[in-house]
Order: sequence, then structure tokens, then C-alpha cells
Amino acid sequence: MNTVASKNIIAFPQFAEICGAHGLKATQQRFEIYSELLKSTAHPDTETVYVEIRKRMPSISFDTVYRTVRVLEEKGVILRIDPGFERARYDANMSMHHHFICRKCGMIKDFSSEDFDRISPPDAIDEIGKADCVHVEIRGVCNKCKSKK
Amino acid sequence: MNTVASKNIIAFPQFAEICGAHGLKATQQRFEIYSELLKSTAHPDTETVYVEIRKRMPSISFDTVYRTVRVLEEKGVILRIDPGFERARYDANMSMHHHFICRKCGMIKDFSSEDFDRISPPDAIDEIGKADCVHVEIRGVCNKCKSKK
DNA sequence: TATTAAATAGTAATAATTACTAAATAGAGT
DNA sequence: ACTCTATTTAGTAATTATTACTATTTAATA
Repeated sequence: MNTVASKNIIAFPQFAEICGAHGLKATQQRFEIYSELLKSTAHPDTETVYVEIRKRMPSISFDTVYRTVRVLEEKGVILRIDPGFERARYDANMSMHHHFICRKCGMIKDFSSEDFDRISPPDAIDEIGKADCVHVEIRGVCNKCKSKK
Repeated sequence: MNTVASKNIIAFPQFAEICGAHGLKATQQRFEIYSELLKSTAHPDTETVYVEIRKRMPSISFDTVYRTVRVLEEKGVILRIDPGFERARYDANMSMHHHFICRKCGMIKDFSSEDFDRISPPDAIDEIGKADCVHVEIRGVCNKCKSKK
């Protein structure tokens, strides 16, 4: 067993719980990927996560990053956001919040809205399926792109 | 000038207006793609649109379908939806509505909610950018997938 | 009707994502 | 702590979605 690995994972015990709850093994790679997403507010894509983790864990593979974000997204542990072009982006902040997405540069910015949060899905949803994440997307052009034009 | 083409486009005069308003030429191909999206409630992907249009317009190319949905999305004429796997899906129904997206099969189903519609974006959005589309996504598992399990 | 910039068909190329396989390892059970 | 075994990983290879390119066509003007 890798001592450093254990130490890191122990440093964030919730991670083992999250994995256990979904029948996943709490590997060091998954921990690195998850915490990389947690600590960023920029909603990084797979490449950014990969490059960042390589600095401290040079052996990590691109495949692992892709596999991991896919499985975490399927389990509802992280959220996948599609900027509409280029790579998908991921967000591990699962507390109630929403996203502004710039249709020019792909920038994704969190915002919160008590008004949105207060609303629960309409009853008609039950006829479609079981909802587990309500998320408001506002598409538009960010101020930076607007001033460039 | 192609008579059949003109007849079809004339049959749906709003289309020429929409194109004109965005500096786009009102081509028959664009018309076919746009009306294919309009008449479907299944939020088809590019391949579905391509296959369907080929039946009546065998010369249409895949490239044209992709180019067209991209430009229409950029102009805000249609909405791109990312089911989280496989191809992106498109929706030409721009009246206020929202989407339930099944994380197992990718099914996208419209729903409406007066509660959601009533809310306007928080003022803080102005510091981020200019909003032009507010859209609620509910992710979950559809009843069909749930009963399979 | 002639002109011209924009759009299209038919690929080719690229980029994002997924699949494969041998080796490694987390977690369960001695 | 030590085995065992099903998962997971690294390191590619392969696939799939999407975009780019070029010669030709066409819509929208004058």
C-alpha cells in the first residue's frame, strides 16, 4: 500500500465515503481528479485536469481522467457542462448553484439565485422520470467577449 | 432558381425573415434542416436530421447539416442540448420550456413550468454578461430506464 | 440578367472520446 | 498482516463526432 496515497485520501475522508456509497474503489487517481475539480472554480475540462495532476502524479493517464469523470458523472457525484464547442467541462460543486455560459468563448461562471432554488420541479416530471439534479443554464455573451466586438 | 425550393420556402415565410434578421441566406438546405427540427419533438441529432432530409433531398451533405445547426445555434435560432454522451441534440422550439434529460439513455423530454418561467435572472448576471436564454435542465433517470433495472 | 459574396457537396482532416490489454491494486476475507 | 479477486490503471490503439478544405453552385443584390 502506498503511504503517500493513503495519507492524501485520509486527508479528505468524505471521498472514501462517496466512493463506497456508489460501489467504487477509492483510488488515489480518482481522489486527485475529484479534488482537482473541487478546488477549481473554472469548471476545467479533462485536459486541464490531466495536465494539472501530471505535475504531482506523472503516471496518470488521460484514459483514467476520462473514465473517472464519466463514472462520477453517471453516479451524480459531479456535473458535466457542455459549453457548446470544444471539450466538456466538469463541476464538483454540487451545492445549489447555476451557470452562465458564454456562447463565444465558452466561459462558465457560477451564479446563485434563491428564486430559482426555491422552485421544485413540476409534478408532471414524475410521469417522465426521477429527477436528481435541477440546474439552470443561462446562455449569452460574457462582458469580456462583448467588449472585444 | 429552383421552383420547388422557392415553393417550399414560401410555404413558411417566417424562415426567410429569420435568416434575413441574422444576415443568412435563406437556402433550401437550411429550410429543410430547420423545419426538420421544428416538426420533431424528439430533439434529433445531426445524423437523424441528415438521414431524414436525404429521403426528399438526396444531395444534402452531412457537412451542411453540421454547419447549419452550428450557425443557427450561434445566432440563437435553435438550442443545442448535450445529453452527456453521443451526439449533441437540437431543439428549434424556442418558446419558453425546459428539459428533462435521462442520464441512462439520453432521452430528452420537454416540460413547462410557469414557476420557472416567471423568474428572471438575478441582477448579478449583468456583471457576468448579457443573458439571452434561460433554460432549466433536470437530469435524472427516465421511467423506462428505471423499470429496466 | 449579371455580379458576387455566401453556401453547398463531397470528401479529407482533426479533435474528442472510448476501447483494449497486460499489469497493478483496493477491499474483503482469512 | 497475507491472500485472493474483481476493479482499476497506464499506455496505447481505435472509434466517433465534428470541423476544415476546395471546386462548384446559388441567393440576394444591383
